[in-house]
Amino acid sequence: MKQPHPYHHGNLKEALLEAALQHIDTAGPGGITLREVARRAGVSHNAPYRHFADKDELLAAVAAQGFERLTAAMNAEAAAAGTAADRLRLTGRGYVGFALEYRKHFSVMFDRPPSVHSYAEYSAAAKRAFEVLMDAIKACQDAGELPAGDPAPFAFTAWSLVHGIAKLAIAGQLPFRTTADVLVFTDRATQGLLEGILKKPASPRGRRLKS
Amino acid sequence: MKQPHPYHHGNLKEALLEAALQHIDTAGPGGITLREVARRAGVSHNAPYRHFADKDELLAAVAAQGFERLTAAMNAEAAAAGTAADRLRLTGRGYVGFALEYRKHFSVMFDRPPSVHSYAEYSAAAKRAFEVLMDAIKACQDAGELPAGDPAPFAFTAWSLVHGIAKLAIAGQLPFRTTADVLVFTDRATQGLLEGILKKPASPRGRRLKS
DNA sequence: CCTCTAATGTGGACACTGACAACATTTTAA
DNA sequence: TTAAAATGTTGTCAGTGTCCACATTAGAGG
Repeated sequence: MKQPHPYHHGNLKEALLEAALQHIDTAGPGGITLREVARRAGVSHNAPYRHFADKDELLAAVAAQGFERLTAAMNAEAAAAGTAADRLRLTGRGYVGFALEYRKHFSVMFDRPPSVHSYAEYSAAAKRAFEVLMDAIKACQDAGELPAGDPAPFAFTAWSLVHGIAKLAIAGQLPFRTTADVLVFTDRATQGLLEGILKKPASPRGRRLKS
Repeated sequence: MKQPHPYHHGNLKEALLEAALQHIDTAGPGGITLREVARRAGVSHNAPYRHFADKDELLAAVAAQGFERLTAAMNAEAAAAGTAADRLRLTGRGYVGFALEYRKHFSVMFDRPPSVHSYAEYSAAAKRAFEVLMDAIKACQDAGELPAGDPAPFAFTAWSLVHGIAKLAIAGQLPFRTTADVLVFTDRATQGLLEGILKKPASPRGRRLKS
């Protein structure tokens, strides 16, 4: 028989994260509250402080989880890709799709002061997500769909484009009603960008390696 | 002689907005508080409720002011433009420059639930800012730098790109240390996008030179 | 010039929050 | 076995958004 309230929870940290994750997409980033999370985990309002220094650290952990899921979402979407260019396009599509499906979570991932980067978990998870994009870019380079050289500038440009689409769509600034419409727009935009930075015969202004 | 405390302030609404605007870029969007704003305006904690239904409405007004300033910033930057393409590039540069200089204010403008659009002031100001971009796009079309047709898709794509750059840079996700570096990156990215969209309709038939 | 009402500002209250301190219980390692 | 470290709890505090009742003033209609 198990008592309803063992004094020590077992692994409260995970339970708190879980509670926060379940709460986040209904309560919103501002609506998430340490005390509510504690309540949902069935502990006192101060228990979380044994596992997270403060609210910021909890939110950083939530954000890190978001990056893990984003990574998975992009990989899943890109799995069906044929060409390298297709893979890049689908990766972007996965990005925007995730952002629109989990808007609040997405917001917690990005709408924080840059100090979040001091949380190792956060930085690591964010980096892993970025690597998905980088790999897609590199594949395009290998396939000759993009000029050789440092892939980072391409990656950051592509990231900026899809991130902007996601953010503006979430903010209701784009004239699309459904997620499907946004995704169609995303496809066209990334397509346009790709053709723009497509390898050119002899452009004097080509992108070059910079130290 | 003027008494220090006339019971009626005169135009408290503007004073409150002013106080909020002065506060916003040091306190941050989350740090802005109705009570603090009231304090700064020298009135009781409840006075703001005679002029704003709730905190959301105050923030919507602050955001609207932000769009006015953004509009001015883009126009100022683009004033020095030579060609139409240059004008578009400078408009984007003005956008990112504004976002980086007034990060917190920028955040209030965009990191709100879509319900902000129900505040007429907000929507109107946001639309005016968007028109600056639309006009630059149209000028490019008139100059043959962009294909004719509905300018909106081009505008939303360009907006997404610069918005993404601004957001990611503010979040500390881009590997640039100074604002100047971000602006250089912005120039290159918009350049790439423009060239991409340019070639879209037809490379063999793209006849836009006409003496 | 006088009211009388609407506009505007005030003080008090309530429920809620993040955070701290002091205390209680349990685990674990010496 | 026992002392120390981990983990949870209750109590408390200042600060917040918002509601309510009340005070003061301005301005319109007589």
